[in-house]
Amino acid sequence: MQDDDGAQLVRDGGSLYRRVAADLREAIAAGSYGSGGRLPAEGALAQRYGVSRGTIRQALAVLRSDGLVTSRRGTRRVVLGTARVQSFSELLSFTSWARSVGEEPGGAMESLVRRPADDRECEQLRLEPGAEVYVTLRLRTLSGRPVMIERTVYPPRVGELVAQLPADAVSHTELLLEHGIVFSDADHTIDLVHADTDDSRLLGCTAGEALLRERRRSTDPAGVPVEWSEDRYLPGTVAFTVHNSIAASALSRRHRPAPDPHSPDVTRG
Amino acid sequence: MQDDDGAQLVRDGGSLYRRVAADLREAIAAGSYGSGGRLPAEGALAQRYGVSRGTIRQALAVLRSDGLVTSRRGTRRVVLGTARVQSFSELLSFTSWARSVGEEPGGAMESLVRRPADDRECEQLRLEPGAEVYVTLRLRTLSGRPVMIERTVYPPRVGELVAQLPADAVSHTELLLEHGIVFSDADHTIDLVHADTDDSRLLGCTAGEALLRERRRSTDPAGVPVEWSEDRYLPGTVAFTVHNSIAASALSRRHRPAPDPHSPDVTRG
DNA sequence: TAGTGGTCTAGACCACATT
DNA sequence: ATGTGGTCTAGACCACTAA
Repeated sequence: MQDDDGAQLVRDGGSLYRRVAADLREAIAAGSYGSGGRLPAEGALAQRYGVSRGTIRQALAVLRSDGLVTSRRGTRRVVLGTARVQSFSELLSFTSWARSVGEEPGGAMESLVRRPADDRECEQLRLEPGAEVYVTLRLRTLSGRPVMIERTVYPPRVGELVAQLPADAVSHTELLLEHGIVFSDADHTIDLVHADTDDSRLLGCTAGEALLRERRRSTDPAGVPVEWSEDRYLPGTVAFTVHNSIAASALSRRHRPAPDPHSPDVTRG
Repeated sequence: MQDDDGAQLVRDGGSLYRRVAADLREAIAAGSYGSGGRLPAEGALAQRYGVSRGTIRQALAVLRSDGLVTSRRGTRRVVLGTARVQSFSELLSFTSWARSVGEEPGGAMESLVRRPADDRECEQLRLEPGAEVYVTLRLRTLSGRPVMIERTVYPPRVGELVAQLPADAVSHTELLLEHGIVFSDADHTIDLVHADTDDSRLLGCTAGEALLRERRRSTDPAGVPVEWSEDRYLPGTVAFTVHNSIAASALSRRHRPAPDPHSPDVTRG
């Protein structure tokens, strides 16, 4: 909430534009501009916050990419939604997401094996042929309820660390972060798959039942792959949401080349 | 592909940074920097293209949001992927997407009714209570194969135009665009649903079979809702992909509040 | 220590929407 | 005609990475 002549951005955040963005986000959430209302002009905001127009534009770019406001030449920005909470870690980490929705996350390691990587895994994790990988199978729970099965393939550097974690560790992501493994980019593919025997046994569903699948390949800030994972959710426990605008989109449909059982199931580049 | 001292950006696109981005994208796709390789420094690129560093940074922001390159302080940018094609329209329009993957899109209008909007629809389309809406049910096909059922609710202004389209019109989005209806922002929710009798009849699947569902609310550049749609895909015909980075994300998980049959099925804000 | 990307400024001109 | 956001420039300083 900013003042009339406000210049106090007492907020915590690091850079100036982030603090401005956080302040504007709060004001929008508080309904200061109404849903469908208009934001002040960039110049006015610059004056109010005592920063340059460039910094204001940087802050507004954040809100735009979050789907909070529109932007087009000639008119003031329009407020699209009143709130929206989403962070990178919430999508990447089951634990982080569970906590953000007020549920108690759990994770039980069902198996962890070390074995040579197959061709697919070498390609995805950018490993030399013959390299070894660590493969985990975990049951994830929300407040004790089984919700998701997680199969993850780690490259050696990361897998060695994972192998040392306790079997009931809740958040691998957070523990790996403490060891200097940073997740910074990820590609996700969402589709539908049918439960196999492991799935049905652990999730308590019938074999062949449809599950929502999310596959993901994550890299560190240097672009080096750190995990390749396949998560299978019980129906009704989760939905994925995305916002895109004509200005900047991140999501796309991926085609499954129809009745052609020859090629392997490759929906990830 | 840029030259050693290149300054020729003969490309079509409008703004300078877009042409630079397109040029860099091509160079990356051509493998000029290798996968996992490093881009030249911003300053070097600025000199090469004869533009300011700010413009280069604008171009690189495009590539970063497409998941093509990383970026972190202290090091040159790293190439993440070699290619990635995705546009806003591909996600929004079944027709546009189908064409981009080389399939022949089709659409058959099964029904179109005009009726008063319910509370949910008024809220989603930001209409006054008692306003009327146009509701369509369409079967979408790829090269003749049934693939998806599309249920769309339009506000009056848009619905009146839709009602005048031929029943076998392939792309409503494109035809509406010719009438000045522009889709510029959309919120998507992806989850799993079971086929009802309409679904099974039109898609040729068994009732109760699991389908991949995408719900979407789209607005025009002024933030005014122009459609609220629910699409149901046959399993195996489509997968949704998304890229996100610690810098900017657009996707999130949405929680389904578990065994509580009281509250209506609201997974969209 | 040198090089890199991240942030911020101040100013300019243009394309577009609205009046 | 006015005001708005979009684009572009030139320069500055800082935080971080890597040698």
